Amino acid sequence: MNTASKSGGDLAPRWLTDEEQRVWRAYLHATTLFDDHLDRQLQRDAGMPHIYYGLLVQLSQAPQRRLRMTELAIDAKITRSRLSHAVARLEQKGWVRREDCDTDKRGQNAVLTDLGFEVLEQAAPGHVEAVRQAMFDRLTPEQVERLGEIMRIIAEGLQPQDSGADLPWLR
Amino acid sequence: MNTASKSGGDLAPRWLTDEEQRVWRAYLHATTLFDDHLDRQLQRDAGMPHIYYGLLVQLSQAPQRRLRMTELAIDAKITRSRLSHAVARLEQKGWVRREDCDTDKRGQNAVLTDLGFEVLEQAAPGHVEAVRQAMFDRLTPEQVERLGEIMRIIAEGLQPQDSGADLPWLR
DNA sequence: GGTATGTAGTTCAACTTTCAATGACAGTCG
DNA sequence: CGACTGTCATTGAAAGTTGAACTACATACC
Repeated sequence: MNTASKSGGDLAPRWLTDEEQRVWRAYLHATTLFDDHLDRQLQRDAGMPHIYYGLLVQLSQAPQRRLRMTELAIDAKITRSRLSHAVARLEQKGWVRREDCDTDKRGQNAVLTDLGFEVLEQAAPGHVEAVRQAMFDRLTPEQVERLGEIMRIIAEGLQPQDSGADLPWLR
Repeated sequence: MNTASKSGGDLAPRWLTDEEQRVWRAYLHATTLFDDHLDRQLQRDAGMPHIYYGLLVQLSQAPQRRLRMTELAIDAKITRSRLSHAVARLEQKGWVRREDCDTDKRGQNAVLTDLGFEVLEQAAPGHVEAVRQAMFDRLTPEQVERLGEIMRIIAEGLQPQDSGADLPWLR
């Protein structure tokens, strides 16, 4: 009768301490600015949002530069639906092509085109530079290491999440 | 003749090391999952996306629970345009109201309504709990401190950003 | 005052994301 | 085989975001 339920405890909520609040705001502040910054950088230099760039990267590193839609969705941490729309857009830009899957007639492979690869090659240096300038150039090696540890811990806790309908990371 | 220009160096790009790549992926992974998680949590429990919640919080903490549009945009790190749309939505939900500014006839104040405040009061515990579970419950006090330092550094570097047109943080 | 320039906020169109519904195929079990 | 159930991927509509264009007011300067 007194256990806190899944979300929204029944009794006094455990508010954040002042220190925690400061950290939380710094986190929100930094991640928001960073994400916007990268989105604008890529939109300007490569004509696509950050997420689309990430899709091309995943494809470029996959064997045959191709991936099943669901796999790509899982790797990129987005829903299948979102991926469908995104690939449609990338396809119409000529950067990705769809192919039927041999072994499963429901399946589709997203394939990086040569043009897509070129676009990626052109965009990559500027993007890496932006990431470097905003993050790695400003942190000590120790801080980078800590950041990695912390981010892995947070990601871990979020992985096997609740009962959503179309969450691709629910294998 | 050999200095790298603003973005996209002219010579060999400084690629990320393996370690840096791992950290970068962990960062992307964690922030993506976290953001999606909070968005879904708030959409489910309070019927609004994370950013809108943030707006209500800012308003609730302002004197008179009201803020000039531009100030709110700066605090929330979003463009004026996005804020206009957001406030329109919040207004139609009855959580925020617009008022003309006394001293500047161009100006508008966004005012948190009583209903808006109630909604916020109801949503806050669940939201804080979600943040706590995903972040603060999983990190040691030392890690929290490090995270704060790191995020402040990153945010700092992104603040006085380039020549955008409508970026509200260009005071 | 009158002109030029800057600022506050909104609007429009194009684009992206979400959520629920759908179609098509795969795997299981009687 | 035939019915069930699950999975793969897409679709359509509603919601949210973006960037540029726009209106209205403010400020500065002659």
